[in-house]
Amino acid sequence: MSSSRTPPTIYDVAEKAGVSIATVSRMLNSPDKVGPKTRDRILAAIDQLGFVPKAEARARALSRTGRIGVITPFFTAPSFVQRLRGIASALGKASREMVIYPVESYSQLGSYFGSIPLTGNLDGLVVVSLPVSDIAARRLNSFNIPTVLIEYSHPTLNCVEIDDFEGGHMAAEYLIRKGHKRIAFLANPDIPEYAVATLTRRFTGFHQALIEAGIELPESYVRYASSDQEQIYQATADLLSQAQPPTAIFAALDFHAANVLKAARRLNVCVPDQLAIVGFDDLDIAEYADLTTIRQHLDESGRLAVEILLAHIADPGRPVQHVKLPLTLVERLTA
Amino acid sequence: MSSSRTPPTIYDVAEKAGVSIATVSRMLNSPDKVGPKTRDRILAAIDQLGFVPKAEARARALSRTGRIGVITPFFTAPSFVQRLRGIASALGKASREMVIYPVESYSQLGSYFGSIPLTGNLDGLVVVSLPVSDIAARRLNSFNIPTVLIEYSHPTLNCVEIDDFEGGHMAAEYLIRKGHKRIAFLANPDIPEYAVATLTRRFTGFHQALIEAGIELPESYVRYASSDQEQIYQATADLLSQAQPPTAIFAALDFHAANVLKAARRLNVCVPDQLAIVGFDDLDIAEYADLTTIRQHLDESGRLAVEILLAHIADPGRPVQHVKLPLTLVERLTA
DNA sequence: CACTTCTATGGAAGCGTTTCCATAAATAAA
DNA sequence: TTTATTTATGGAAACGCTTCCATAGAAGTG
Repeated sequence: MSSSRTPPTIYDVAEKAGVSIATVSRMLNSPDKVGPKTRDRILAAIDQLGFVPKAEARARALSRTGRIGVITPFFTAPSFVQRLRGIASALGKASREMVIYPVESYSQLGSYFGSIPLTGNLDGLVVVSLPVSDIAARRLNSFNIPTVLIEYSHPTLNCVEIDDFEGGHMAAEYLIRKGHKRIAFLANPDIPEYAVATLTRRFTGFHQALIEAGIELPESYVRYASSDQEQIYQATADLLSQAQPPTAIFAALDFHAANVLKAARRLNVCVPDQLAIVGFDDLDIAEYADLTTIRQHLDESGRLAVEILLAHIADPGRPVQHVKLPLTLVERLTA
Repeated sequence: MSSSRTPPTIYDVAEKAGVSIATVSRMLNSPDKVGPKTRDRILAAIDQLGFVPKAEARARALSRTGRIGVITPFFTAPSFVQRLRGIASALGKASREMVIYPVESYSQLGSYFGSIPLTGNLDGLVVVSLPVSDIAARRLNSFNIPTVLIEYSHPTLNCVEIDDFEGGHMAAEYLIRKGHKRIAFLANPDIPEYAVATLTRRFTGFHQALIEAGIELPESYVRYASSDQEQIYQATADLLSQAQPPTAIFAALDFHAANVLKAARRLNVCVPDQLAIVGFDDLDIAEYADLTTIRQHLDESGRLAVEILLAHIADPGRPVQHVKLPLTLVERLTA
């Protein structure tokens, strides 16, 4: 029966083994520097006591924590989760702990950047899909906190970027190649202030492709609807009830695309014959709905970010790295 | 321009303010015990230096960390995410950090229980939807790690349980009340070894309700299909191609329910007229698919777990608590 | 005004490790 | 054998903070 006392310390082990704490510590960190007999005795003591070195104490003495902070929007959206998954997996392999700092508001984000990096005693920081101000970046740099940004770019910090422009471009190109000339755009208007201008870039890329192909984009073809079934239905209905309705819709978010599809069904519009739909992100809902979409390698982005981060922790001198992750078009049934 | 030196310590502040470190510390932890003039001077010094107390050092001296560990299956499934969300939110409000330990395999789970509680120096632990062995429970208890289990029960640990039996029962009752007499059951067979026997309980409750209503459950009405669109389609098709096909299907997982719905469409079976479908969990996909389902208060479960945990951290003497969270039936379009 | 009670402060001991330095013992080289 | 190396070990400082204890001075009491 293990005692219900406080956990044993290195002193207990040392005493039990009849050596000094220094030797125990050495045994723990570089076993080959300890005599075999002593080693065995210490090992035995450790086992008997069920000793486990305390991370905090270790961290203080070592001045590194084995802990990586992850600042992320409140993770309800699957796309964040996917990224986190990638991060978690990579971190686990490197046997680092992951501390999550969910962000719910812009001011909270600010205060995080103010305090976390120092107070949290983290070895490094991953920031997911969140804008980083110059001030924050300067703080991070001046306190030497290795940092990697995902889906946002800052010149003085490492970044894993998504080529949203290219993604929008791809979507449009694909639709154009399929013969569409009347292509609409749908996205979320209420980008929370603290998030990233991703959608705008997707739109720009999309628009650019149309221009290159000499295709008009009437203002009435650009719609915004919040993440709400009914609103998206309304937007779709509006779009389709025009005199010259679009034959394709590029929804800059899978959630929207899925609901456009649903709306189309409700309106008895046949997909993809009468209406093609392309989404963005390749969430699980996209698979469920058989959505043609632009796939982001979400978990890959997380994994990559961690890799870069660890490299920079190991070698702080390393120059800032900016990586752009490629996108793929996943062809399913809606376009 | 902030210096790029190492972060200032309490000593720097003390020196700059011309006081002892004790006073600075006191000022930080109980400002009212420090004279107003001194306070101002210290405050000024802190501001100038941009001093932030280091968490590790603090933790060691305080022997608490402000950090809560969360052991959870690798969070890809939305239901886990929802729970985490609840946990994160509650933790944030209590200004505790959340350290995530994703579990990918059974052996990993074991080793976590072996090491995390001690090495991680956590104030407490939340275990999400994972079985805890007696050995692990004993460890946790003997090392005095306050712990709360979600969706699993152990006599010596705090638990937030889900009444899966009741959920299955509700689903069946609802269907029976709607006049169905031929009701099938569909679930996932490949419960990963490290997860919880949730589905079995859902089935038992379901079955019990049928028995109470004097309704037969032919063996051919009980199907298992892995989380794969095609398999679920196959299972559904099999189910419906029987001589006496069921008029309703209770899928113990929303994912399955959603895909049954999809299969029904493909098979030209009208839902809910020819086939009623009830799911379980109320994931976002359930809303998208307009699924009638049994709702778990997933984020509530997380929030509650944290509450219990914090209470037990504050007062370790408190007796073990077992809470059962209620379920609700959400009536949508599929049944 | 002498004496007690607070209050603000500093000194110093811990918290549990790591690690540098010194020393004693063991081994190798001469 | 004597001296030079190497190896195993212990002592002790350091990491940055909290907190107990002691003290000096301020405030309050009769």
